[in-house]
Order: sequence, then structure tokens, then C-alpha cells
Amino acid sequence: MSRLSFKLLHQDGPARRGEITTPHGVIQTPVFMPVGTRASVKSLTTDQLQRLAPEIILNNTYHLMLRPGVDLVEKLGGVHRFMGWDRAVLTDSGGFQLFSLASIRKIREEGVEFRSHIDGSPYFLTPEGSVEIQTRMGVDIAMAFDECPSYGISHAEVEKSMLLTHRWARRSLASRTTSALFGIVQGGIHLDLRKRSVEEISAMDFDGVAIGGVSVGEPKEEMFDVVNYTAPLLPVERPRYLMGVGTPEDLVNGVAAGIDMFDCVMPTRNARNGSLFTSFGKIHIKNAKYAADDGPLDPHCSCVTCTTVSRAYLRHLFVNDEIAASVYNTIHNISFYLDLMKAIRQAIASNSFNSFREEFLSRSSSEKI
RNA sequence: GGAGAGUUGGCUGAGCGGUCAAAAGCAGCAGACUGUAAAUCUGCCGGGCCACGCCCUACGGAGGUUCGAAUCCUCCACUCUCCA
Repeated sequence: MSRLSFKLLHQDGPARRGEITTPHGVIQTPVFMPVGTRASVKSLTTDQLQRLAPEIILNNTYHLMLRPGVDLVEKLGGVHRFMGWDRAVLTDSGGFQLFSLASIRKIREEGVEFRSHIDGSPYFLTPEGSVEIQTRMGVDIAMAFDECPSYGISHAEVEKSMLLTHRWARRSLASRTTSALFGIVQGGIHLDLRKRSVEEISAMDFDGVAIGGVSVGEPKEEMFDVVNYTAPLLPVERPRYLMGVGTPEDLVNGVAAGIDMFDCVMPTRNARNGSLFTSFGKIHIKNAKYAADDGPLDPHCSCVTCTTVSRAYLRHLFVNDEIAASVYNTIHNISFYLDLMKAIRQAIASNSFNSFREEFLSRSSSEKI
């Protein structure tokens, strides 16, 4: 069996409805992938996660290689067995961490020299090493090792970084064995560079292509200038993944641009910080106005949180730092994202994505509760 | 009855002549979060303004010393500790 296959089922304008087949099940696209950095979607047990039923989640190479270490994960049967999860797993290559932990790393042609943020011990990560680690952990989809440039650096610097990412992409691809491997397009906010990057990366035999280097601090309009320009240039017959994005509105807009896959820490992190997504906008559950609100968080949601407890109770839990607050909030936010993607898929299938999008954006921008 | 310590903004608690509308923490109010070093971080938090400056009321109460007092003195009230 091949590592991965993608079937484009239907198109509604640029929006795509598809199906990715992996060794751990089929994934309906467009898809949102919850982030589980350290082999854990924060605050949820694997059982709770299974009930939410995402078809794929993320793990992170950088974090898992530092702790508990690849050798151990491999010895324990790979990430799936390790966390008791039998659906698909995609791992980020570690490129983004080496961007966000910039102060303790040194980039060279061969790879990146860095120190563990945990104990300061030295590491050297190469494209070959990253792919090998991801493969040994048994992931379904590995990401090429890339350099994610910061926002605000010069065109020349972004170009230089992009060319390095391209060379690393070739080396990553040469190391691919059993895990599927996605290439990553870079180029910052410069459309000429994005075009070149798409041409380079698309020409390589990756199983999918990602847009990386967005949502790194640039204004939202600039991000969508890049996405709207880049996505249509990506290969039609392979999955397109927009890395690290985003808000519910971003997902809808991303799909409109022709993106198939998304991941973002937003639903899980915001949940832990008391910021909840609902069908009528975002709410801060700690706000005083919810103290005696006996209604469900979102009456249109059928998740465990919305069907068993009130806003007043959720606020009480959050204000008192109860662990259950994070659990309930995360269950809801993930449900909200997964439900949103399901609605998007249905809209595409029925050729009504445009009206769905317009309706969704006008509804969420009003933010009336 | 005797000796000592103390009384500061919703709470705990710094300050011990001016730079004090008064540190810090908590509580309260609001916000941020986009390939997770995040159950994190930020702002506001006596009142009122024709607010990046001014005015009022404030450090138990009443007087006093001083150009100036939360800070020094006197008396009063209350609280705590120890000795009888």
C-alpha cells in the first residue's frame, strides 16, 4: 500500500472536497487537525479525544525528540501506540520550533545546531535527521524540515532562507521511507518568492504541499494576500496544507482559497485561557455577565460541554482554576472547529460554499450574544 | 492591674518627613492568544474632570510640630502578646 493517497471528490469554485487515505484511516477534507504537541492534545485524555473523533492530529518532532526521545517512542511502538491513538498523526518537523526558539539556535547549511530549552543540552538537527525521527515515531504524515523566517526581514534575507528550505526539501525527500512526506512552500510575504517556492516544491515528489511561514506576526491582510495568491498555484492532485492557521474565519477563508488541511493551537490554547468559540462569536467565559447565566455555552452545539453544563458553571470552574474548566472548554472548542469543518464540507458538496461563507462571516463578525 | 506591639486602599501587607493617590501579592474588571518553552500574558483597579495634566477625598479619631506628615508629638478609641 502506498504511504498516502488523495482523492479530489468535488470542487465548488476554488473550494475543494477531498479524501486522504492513510495507514490509520481516511481523512475527509477540508480538515482541521487539533494540535497535540507532546503526543497530547492539551487537557484531554486520549479517550476524550477519541469521542471528539478528529480524523488526524498533530504531534511535534522537536518536543518529542527532547522528551521522551525518539528511541523511547520507537521502542514503545511509535506515537500511536504510545498515546493509545489509532487515527492518523502528522508531525511538524521541528522547523517552526527552531524559529520560535531563535535565541538558542544556529542555522548552517547542514542543519540547525540548537540547545534544548529544557536542559540546555546541545542538539544538531538536519533534514535527514528530522525525517528519520518522524518516520521512526511511525507518523502517517511527516513534514519536510524547513526554515521559517520571521516577519519583517528583508526580501533578500527571505529569499536566502527560502533557497535553504528548498535545498533541505530535496534532502528531506531523499530520506523519505515509510511515512508520507509533505513539502513546505516559504517566501514570506513576497509573492514573487512564493511563486518560485511553489514551483520548486511542487516539482518535487512530495505527498502533499504546505504553505508555511504565515501567521508569524504579519497583518491578516498580508497573510491572505499570500494565501490567496499561493494556494491556487499549488498542485491540484495533492493535498494542500496551510500551516498554523487559524481562527474560524481564517479556516473558512482558507478553504475559499483552495486549502484542504489546517492546524492551529488556537482552539486548545484559547480554551485553556477561557476564550470560547461559538456560533455567534467568541466569548470570554470569565466575564461577570455569565455568573448567573444558566444557559448552554452555545445552544447550537451538541458537544458534551454544551449539553451537560451551563455558562454559569463553566465560569465558576474557570474562575476557580479547576482542571475541569480546561477539559470542558477544550472539548467545546475542538468540537466547534470539527463541526465547522463538517459544515464546510457539506456546503462544498452541495455547491453552496460561497453562500455558506458569506453567511458565516457576517454572522461571526457581528459577535452578538 | 502592669509591660509591650499594633491600627495603611475589598483582603494580606510594604512604607517610617517631601520623589505617596501610597510597593507587592490576592480578589475584582476587561483584553490578547494563529505549524504550543502558554492551565500563559497584558491593561485597569479611591472619586471627578473642558483627563498624557488638574481638582477633591484618603493611611483608626481629634489636636499639634513643620514650608511640607501615612511617616514626628499629645490625647482618645480599638486590637493583639506577655506578666499578675
